[in-house]
Amino acid sequence: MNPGMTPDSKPFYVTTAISYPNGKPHIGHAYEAIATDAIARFQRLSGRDVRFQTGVDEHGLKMVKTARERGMDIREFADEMTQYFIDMCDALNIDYDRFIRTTEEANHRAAQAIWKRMEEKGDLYLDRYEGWYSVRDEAYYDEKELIDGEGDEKLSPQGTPVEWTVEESWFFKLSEYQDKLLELYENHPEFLKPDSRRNEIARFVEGGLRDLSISRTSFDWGVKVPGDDDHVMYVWLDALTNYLTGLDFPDEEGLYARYWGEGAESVHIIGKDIVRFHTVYWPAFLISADLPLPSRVFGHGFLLNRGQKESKSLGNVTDPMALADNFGVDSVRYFLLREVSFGSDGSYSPEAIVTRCNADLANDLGNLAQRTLSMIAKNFDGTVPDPGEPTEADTALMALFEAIPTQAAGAMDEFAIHQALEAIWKGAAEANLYISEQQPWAVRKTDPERAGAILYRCAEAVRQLAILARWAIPASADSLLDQLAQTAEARDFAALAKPLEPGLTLPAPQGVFPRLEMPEEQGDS
RNA sequence: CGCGGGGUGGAGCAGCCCGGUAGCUCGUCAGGCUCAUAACCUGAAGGUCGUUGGUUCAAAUCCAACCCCCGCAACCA
Repeated sequence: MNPGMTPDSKPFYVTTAISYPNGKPHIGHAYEAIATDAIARFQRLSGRDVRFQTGVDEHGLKMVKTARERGMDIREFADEMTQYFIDMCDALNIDYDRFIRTTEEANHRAAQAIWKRMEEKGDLYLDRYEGWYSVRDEAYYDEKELIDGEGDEKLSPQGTPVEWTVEESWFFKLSEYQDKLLELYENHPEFLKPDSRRNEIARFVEGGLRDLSISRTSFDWGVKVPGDDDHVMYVWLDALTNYLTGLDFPDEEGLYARYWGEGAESVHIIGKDIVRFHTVYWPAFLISADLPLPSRVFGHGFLLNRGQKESKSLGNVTDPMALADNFGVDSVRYFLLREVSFGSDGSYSPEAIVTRCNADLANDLGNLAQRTLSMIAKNFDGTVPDPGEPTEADTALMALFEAIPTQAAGAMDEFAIHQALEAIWKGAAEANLYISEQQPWAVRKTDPERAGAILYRCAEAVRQLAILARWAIPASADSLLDQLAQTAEARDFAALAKPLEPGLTLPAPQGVFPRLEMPEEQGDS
């Protein structure tokens, strides 16, 4: 918990889910990366010891199959696809500390270490798995889930062919963890948010858990089961392990102790579709292995393209890189963070991006900076004027700004990213109102000193807003701070308390947030 | 009777848990200002809060039934 801006002493470890790179990154990957990056940056700005990890999950049959379809070597394919994800992070200004690949030797070692600990606990056993298996879906289905195909044929719910398959498999005694998991949800409601997801999961677990098949023999693209080379681990087992691998587990000193040990706070930001894996399987694995659990898991919603789910068949898949090219990285970041209520599904469209960014970035914040800085440039030789004695209006404005950090931190504590931005942008609106009422352009003619004081307050407001928004729109905020001649050290939340220095010489002002225009009609971008 | 989410002025949402003047953003209309990125500020119009019934002095908010939309249903952010 971090109410107010006092740096929280707890180290903060935050992760995205690792993406499955059997296709290029889509808007959902970008969304999660941006949101998690924003959370990480916010904590860093508030002075916390932060580690942020993202990456890719390269194992699993689907990767093998996609590579085969393309006639590529699986490793080559994985390398190529993974690079797209790294490129996306770079393009979107995702400031991770570690980009992990589950194919890394380190991840194999970590997964095997966890496996052994679960085995020593007596939670693993060898048995046979049989059922209706769809090779295409890489999944077993329940008899009652199947649908009828042509003639006697049975099809999976996705319409793919299934066949009765018997496979030797290792099992994890998930069924024995039902009570412990329910206790976890009950005693630590913060473990899984939003509440609606926790209710869903709790109900699922109450319905009873079956032991989980955690190895496969049908292919070998994965982590070998210790002592049983014919088996590779179920993809989710080594995938979830990535969170520890990135902390050098099984080495329990160093990073692991710092970010996963006692006194650390660890947070997984994931999509709502994989909440089950992170809040049922993952804690069960960890309890079995006698390892600490993550502090919190947050399941965010999906992005809908004009209210519709994106899919290849609908042909409405959005390339996040194209969006960034069209509108700018910070515009896309801001839009996604502000427009979507974090935790719920959200909708986006080019119109919505243009509207939102023009209103908030160009009109509110950008224009505030522009009118302030250009008046200082024209009337005060580009030198920060003296603040003078604050009037009542000045004090009111300052008081409002002093409240923002606490509000933003409170919202971010609950991952209410959109609310944090809303609180910050109230400041921009308030500053615009202040400048309108104070009319420095008129006051200047009779009382230049007071005009300077007014502009000082405005410039200070811009400085604070830029610092407060830096986690959401890093490049643009830095550009604003450049224009205020702020050093690199004076850009975190601690610097909010150190007001702008009168007499400082400012560079010539330039627009930071150009107004966006709708892209050309034709072609879906 | 599978599970969950949702139906609030033209659009998108908040409010619902802890009943008591229906709020925000965009859009529309009128006005102000002119420092600024056709921006900023002020005001106005516009909603029987999905339907029906119930509880209550009082319901968007609680209860019941129903209608409609959207996801999920053990491996797709």
